Amino acid sequence: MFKEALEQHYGFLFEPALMEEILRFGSLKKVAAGQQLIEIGELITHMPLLLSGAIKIMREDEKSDELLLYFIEKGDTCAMSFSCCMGGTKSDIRAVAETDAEIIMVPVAQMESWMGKYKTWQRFVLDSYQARMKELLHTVDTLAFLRMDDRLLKHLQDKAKVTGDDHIHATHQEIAYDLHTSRVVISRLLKKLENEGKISMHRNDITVIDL
Amino acid sequence: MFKEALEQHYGFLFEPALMEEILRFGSLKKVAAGQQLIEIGELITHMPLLLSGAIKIMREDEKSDELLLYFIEKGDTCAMSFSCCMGGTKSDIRAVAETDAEIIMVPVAQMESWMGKYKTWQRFVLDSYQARMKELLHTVDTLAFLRMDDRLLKHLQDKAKVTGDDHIHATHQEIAYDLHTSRVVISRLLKKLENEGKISMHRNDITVIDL
DNA sequence: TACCTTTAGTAACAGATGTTACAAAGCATA
DNA sequence: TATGCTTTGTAACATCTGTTACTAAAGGTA
Repeated sequence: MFKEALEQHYGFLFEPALMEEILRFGSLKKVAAGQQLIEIGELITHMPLLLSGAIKIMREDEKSDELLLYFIEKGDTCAMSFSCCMGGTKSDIRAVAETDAEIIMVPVAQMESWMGKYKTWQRFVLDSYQARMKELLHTVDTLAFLRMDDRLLKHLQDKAKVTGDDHIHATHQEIAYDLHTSRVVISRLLKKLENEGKISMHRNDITVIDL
Repeated sequence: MFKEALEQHYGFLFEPALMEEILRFGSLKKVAAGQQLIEIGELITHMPLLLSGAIKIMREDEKSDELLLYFIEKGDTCAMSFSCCMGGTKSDIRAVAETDAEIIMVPVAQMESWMGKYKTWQRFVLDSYQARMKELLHTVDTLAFLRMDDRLLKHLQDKAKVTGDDHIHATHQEIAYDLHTSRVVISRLLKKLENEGKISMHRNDITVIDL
């Protein structure tokens, strides 16, 4: 049972009666790193409550060009999925497990009534929206105000943070996809960062020194 | 009194008892184009309900570089202000009247109780968050996937739409501030758009042809 | 009209980023 | 070891965007 994990991460947030309901209706899902959780255009039927690990949220345009929006970590949820559920609309984003992760999946049917019944749930949903909004603003700042070298360094730091490991296991091509640029540009800038002493590099492995 | 205007724009949304409360506690504010409504870092005490006109929402970095995030039109509210109110946090954005506008200002004190009392208010707040989230995603798309010429054309079309006038009264410098670039770049690209037959230009006036 | 201020046009150049092409290194496996 | 695939390094070049400097046009006002 996932009762302990739930208690640990959400016990201080939700009132006992709500914890009961989550235990009753929710189901635990374990996913491996790299596994896709939500695809763009998909109908959302469950709201995820993250217990452990990290999820990366991606955006895509018509030409299938990708962009990493932000990471979600334990104790977070994807507020966008909430509004999708409620409105019966499709997902605007793709969610992919960045690390192995444990997630409680709460079916949409319950959530509407919880909004009226439990003040703590209402608070949680509103706080989640607020948090996601801040993340998106941060993403906008990054795109509008930073150049690629700073975006890259920030990305590496973020990745090191959510994985809890200063060794980043990724190819230059994969990083290029996240930042929506080309592999050559990433290789060039990584080499620059290495020369500046901010990272060290080996095949499939970048170590962030300047954290 | 602003009862009629309120009825017209929000009557179909809110239940009668809630409309009563809004009338009782809200106040009507008329602002002129260009007037600033909210400054970054300011404590939010009221939530705006837009009756007429348009508001532009701006973001700024440490170096005071600006960027237009999106416009808010009648029937909308600024969901971010809601979460700021509730959390007692400061504003992340600047709000400036794009046109003359009429706004109902609802003091924060009331809103928390409304969340529990009125399903329609709850719905409205959640929908607003959802709408603002979509706008922000759109902003991200624009920054990540479009080049400056397309961003400029889109900006002109947006401006024409919210003002309801295909004549845009703005200097190249003002447009440059909104898009976070330089005046010379805007002049260059506007000239290109004019040559392509998508706009026509006169001093302080750009007419959008390709809408 | 003459003068001044604001706004716009343009050239010339610098720097950042994207593209193409190819070489070299690392790693796995026959 | 020999072979082949993946990953990385690098050059050379194109394009987009930003910067500086100057000129020209438009409009207001004495």
